[in-house]
Amino acid sequence: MKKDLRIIKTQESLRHALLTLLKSKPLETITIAELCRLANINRGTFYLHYRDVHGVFKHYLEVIIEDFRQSYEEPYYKTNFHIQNIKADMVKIFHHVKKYQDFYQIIFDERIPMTYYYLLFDTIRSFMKENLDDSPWMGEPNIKLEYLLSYQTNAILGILMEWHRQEYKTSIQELNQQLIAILSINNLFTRG
Amino acid sequence: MKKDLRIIKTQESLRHALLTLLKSKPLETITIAELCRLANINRGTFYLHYRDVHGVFKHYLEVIIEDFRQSYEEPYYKTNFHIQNIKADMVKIFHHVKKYQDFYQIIFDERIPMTYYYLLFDTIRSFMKENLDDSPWMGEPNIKLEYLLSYQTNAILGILMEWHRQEYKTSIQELNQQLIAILSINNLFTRG
DNA sequence: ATTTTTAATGAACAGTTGTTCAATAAAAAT
DNA sequence: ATTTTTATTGAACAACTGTTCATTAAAAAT
Repeated sequence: MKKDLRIIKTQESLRHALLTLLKSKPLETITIAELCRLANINRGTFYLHYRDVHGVFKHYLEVIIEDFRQSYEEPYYKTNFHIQNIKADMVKIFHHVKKYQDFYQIIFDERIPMTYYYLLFDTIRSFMKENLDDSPWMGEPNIKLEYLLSYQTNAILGILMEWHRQEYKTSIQELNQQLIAILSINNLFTRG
Repeated sequence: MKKDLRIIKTQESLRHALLTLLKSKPLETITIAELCRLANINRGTFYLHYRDVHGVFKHYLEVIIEDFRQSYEEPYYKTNFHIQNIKADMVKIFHHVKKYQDFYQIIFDERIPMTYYYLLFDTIRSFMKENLDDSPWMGEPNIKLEYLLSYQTNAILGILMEWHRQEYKTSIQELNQQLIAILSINNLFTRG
């Protein structure tokens, strides 16, 4: 019932080769042919496992997302103040991105397809969804959760995008302060 | 000092051919070769004007963005209530996307590179930046505008993404109501 | 109207892509 | 240990890519 050893070997070779190539050239310039040459895998075999180079990369991303999920689920002391819980959650996100900075640099690259962005989006969005249950405005009748979730999720991704553009120079502490400041400013949003 | 007529003719042929092909197949599957065949342009000539098929598409997008800019700049009666001004601005964005729905369906496709997303992002972000001057929290000392702008811009793009995922079935009025509701909910954000 | 400049063409090249198929080799099942 | 199943290989194919270069044709400048 286990997976054929050859399959594992082939896929690992390809993934390893991709990592090696990524050290010297951008993802978008890596061809299937050169990947196979380096991995000592027949090019025909490649297509038995992946459709394109992105398929190989995506596998890595799935591992990273899994790690993300685990570190996010880790319990912490939840206060009754929603903003403090938010804060604790966001710190986790920032730490995760920092941890895999090399990958996120690729994901946010303008030549890369939206797939990866959406993968990250959906992950964070599912986190948000869980948190929503403990939130104070769950009673709101005339609000579609879908829009609220996508709004808030993508807002956070906006912070990450800006972080990326500033080449990850902003510290996590600083990032956190900014987020808090933004949230309290939006508090004034409707009054101004 | 004017541009050579041949250049204009060639580029127009290619753009027109792209539009035709887009009616029957997704952007990502259109090859340079077939585009040139349809446009009656030598493939070598193509490379004198564009690097890839996306280059041709991007030209269209630039025209669309220009139209966006113009419709956004149109004056309207600004109230003293920031949220009402926001509302009027957002309606413009929604209308624009609806107007060019066929294009935005492509731009938000997961196979498409992030470039287009960023182009839209930067456009909306520049609108936001203008508006920021009249906003009540400009005095805030310890906040970096860059992060605030990216946060708010991408939040709006989150709404657009959700709209896209729901196949643009939500009406603009409904969309607007949702946005207002979200903004007032975020008002509670820090208190909960 | 003629000359000059510049764009478009066609042909050719090595390399990549995606697919098929018979032959081989390696793992799994007995 | 032998058989059965399944993955990998290598070769071949047509089509696409990105580039070069001499030739042709069409605009622009005079």
